[in-house]
Amino acid sequence: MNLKELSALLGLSQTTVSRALNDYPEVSETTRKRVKAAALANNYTPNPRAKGLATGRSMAIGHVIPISTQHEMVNPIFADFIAGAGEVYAGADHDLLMSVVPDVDEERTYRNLAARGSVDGVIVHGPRADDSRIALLKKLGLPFVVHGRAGADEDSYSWVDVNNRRSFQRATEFLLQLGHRRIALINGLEGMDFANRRRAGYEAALAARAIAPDAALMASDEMTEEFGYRTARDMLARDAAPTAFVVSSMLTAIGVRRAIGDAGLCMGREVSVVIHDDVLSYLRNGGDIPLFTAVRSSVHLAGRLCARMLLDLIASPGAPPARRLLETELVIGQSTGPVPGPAPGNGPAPGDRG
Amino acid sequence: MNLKELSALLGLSQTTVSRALNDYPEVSETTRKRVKAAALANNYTPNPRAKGLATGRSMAIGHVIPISTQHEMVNPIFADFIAGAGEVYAGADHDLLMSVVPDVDEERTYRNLAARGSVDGVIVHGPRADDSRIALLKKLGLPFVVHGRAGADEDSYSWVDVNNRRSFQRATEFLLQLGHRRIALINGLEGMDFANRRRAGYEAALAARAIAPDAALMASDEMTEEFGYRTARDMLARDAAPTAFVVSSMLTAIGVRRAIGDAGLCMGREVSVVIHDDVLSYLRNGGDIPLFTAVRSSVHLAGRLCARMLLDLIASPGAPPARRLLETELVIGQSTGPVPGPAPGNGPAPGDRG
DNA sequence: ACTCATGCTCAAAGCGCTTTGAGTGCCCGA
DNA sequence: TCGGGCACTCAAAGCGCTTTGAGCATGAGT
Repeated sequence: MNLKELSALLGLSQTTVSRALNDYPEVSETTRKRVKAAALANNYTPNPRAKGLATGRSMAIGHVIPISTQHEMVNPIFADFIAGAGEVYAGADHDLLMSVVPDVDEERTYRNLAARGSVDGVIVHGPRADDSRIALLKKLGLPFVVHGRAGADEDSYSWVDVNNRRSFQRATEFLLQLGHRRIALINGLEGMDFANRRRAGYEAALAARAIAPDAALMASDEMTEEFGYRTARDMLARDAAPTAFVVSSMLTAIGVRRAIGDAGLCMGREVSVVIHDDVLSYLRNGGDIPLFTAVRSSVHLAGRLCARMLLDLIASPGAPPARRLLETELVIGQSTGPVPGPAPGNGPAPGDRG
Repeated sequence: MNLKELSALLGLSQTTVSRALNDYPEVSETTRKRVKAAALANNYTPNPRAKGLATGRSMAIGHVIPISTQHEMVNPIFADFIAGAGEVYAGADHDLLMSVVPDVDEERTYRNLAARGSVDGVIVHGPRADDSRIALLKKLGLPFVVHGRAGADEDSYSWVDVNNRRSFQRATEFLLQLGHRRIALINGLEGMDFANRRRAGYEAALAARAIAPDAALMASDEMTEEFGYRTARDMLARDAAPTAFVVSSMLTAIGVRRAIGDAGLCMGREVSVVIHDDVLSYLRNGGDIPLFTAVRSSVHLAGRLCARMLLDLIASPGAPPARRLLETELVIGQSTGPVPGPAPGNGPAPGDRG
């Protein structure tokens, strides 16, 4: 069933039917009702390709997922983010076009999307501190929203980000208040903007107590369980082992927990852990008392917000860039406690419970 | 740059240019070379919408991701699968169209994709034992490949699946050979085809030793860490606690491991665990000796195979359904060992070391 | 009665491509 | 010299939609 058939059926011109369906004011209410009813009855929906060809708009949003040649890693938060964004698209009658490309082809992919008008806008995933995509997209004139931020010039584009700096500052402070002094940071991949900000927050909290950051207690890599395990294991084997960890992801923290167990220690007693929790659907930090003490912000929500923001941006092209900074929530779980006391038995200062 | 401009530039008609680019035999080799060079130089690529409108083909593959109203869960294997499939699409110049829809709208979504020709084919994710999508897609005449299988009639459609039955039979047998007799099964969500087959394999292995399956040692649910933890904790607290677990996912097994640790036991000594390992990029069962003993099959590979199969199917519409059954690989890790000796309690025959 | 908004409807052009059916020029053999 | 293949090339139609610019009643104003 196409427009021509439908209008023949109704005894109207294609113009009128099209206008009726698209809520143009020129068509009478009676006609509109009749047309819409007929469309529904014959379950007619306009062909998006033809529509796109005629309007120049695609009603689709692009998500470009680079496959790195070095890190053959699909970002674990990706699924939840996409689910959030996808919900919004579905509600707004937009398609989600995904391109999985080797990272070397990424620029070409964006150029193509823009040149061919395959999408009305794109979401930029996983920005690095100096991300070239932002300048490129600006140049191409393709509307975009960044999930995260990239270094400088934050006011010149639209983004949705977690307040990573404050969040990690707070997490670190919490551990400091519990009496911990040797606090390790197990961070995300070097070069990622979020990892930089998290480190800055961590260092700021230490600086506020005049504690110099110790390079031996800071690690950065792809946030896998394995990375958490190895890193924590090695750090715990040191002479001046850390008594607490701040960890950038739940998955990594699971590895940290394993290392703590392997070392014969108990998480929440001898060693404390605070994590960043993305509230992934398949990795709930749940229970009555969450397993991990966490600074928490839902990535599913971030997906929704990004999508909504992008659609708004597309709808009003002249509008200035929008931004949204999400604060995290600090939830106390089982993984933190006062720093273990000096000699054989632990003796935290009374009242020092964070 | 569009076709008209390009042909004007070359002093040729649109027809010739189009044919040159699409490798029609009627155009001379000299002309073809010249045209292709010009296209490259002016980085011209045909507008996929216009192309689709003219040919009736979309050069896109659909992935419909249902968001369940009950289980608000994004399948954790999804990201890796998509990455695998996406690579193949990119190499074959196809787009990946994703629809995230409430499961109640799923049928409508498929009908729409088919009616509008938005995609040339779809991948069916997470088939349940009696999945209605297969009949629907057959009726709609939309090419499709199922990732997994759905109950009966396996020869009537195309699929890529792991040999779940044999895989779990083997995993269970391995534990039996180690002397374990009380073996628990922590499975995926009830109703999913793969969960049924895994249970069947598990039961077959037990039956071969004349062991009756114990309902109290079998659990089914969404495969989260939390589910693994709770289930294992409760089972280990029982009088006749299991000495081994067969677990349907690595994430769930991490929860099992936690429960084992909390119970003051050691995985690989007092309690053995065998998992199904999907080889997810962000959840490597790695190390020199893998953490978990596992039956292993890469879901990334499955994504590639599904995509390739679907593209082939689309290319030759008359072809009979294709299928591909992937065998798993049994890798020995640190999580399994002989059943603990008699002494205070249980008594396996000596020499029963698998 | 005539003009002029007003409200509704329409035919046709155009979006960028493929594909049909029709040339056009060239060379070969008769 | 001429007809007929052959190897290329082309103009134009059509894919299903939106949108422009125009047309046709109707009713109000003079």
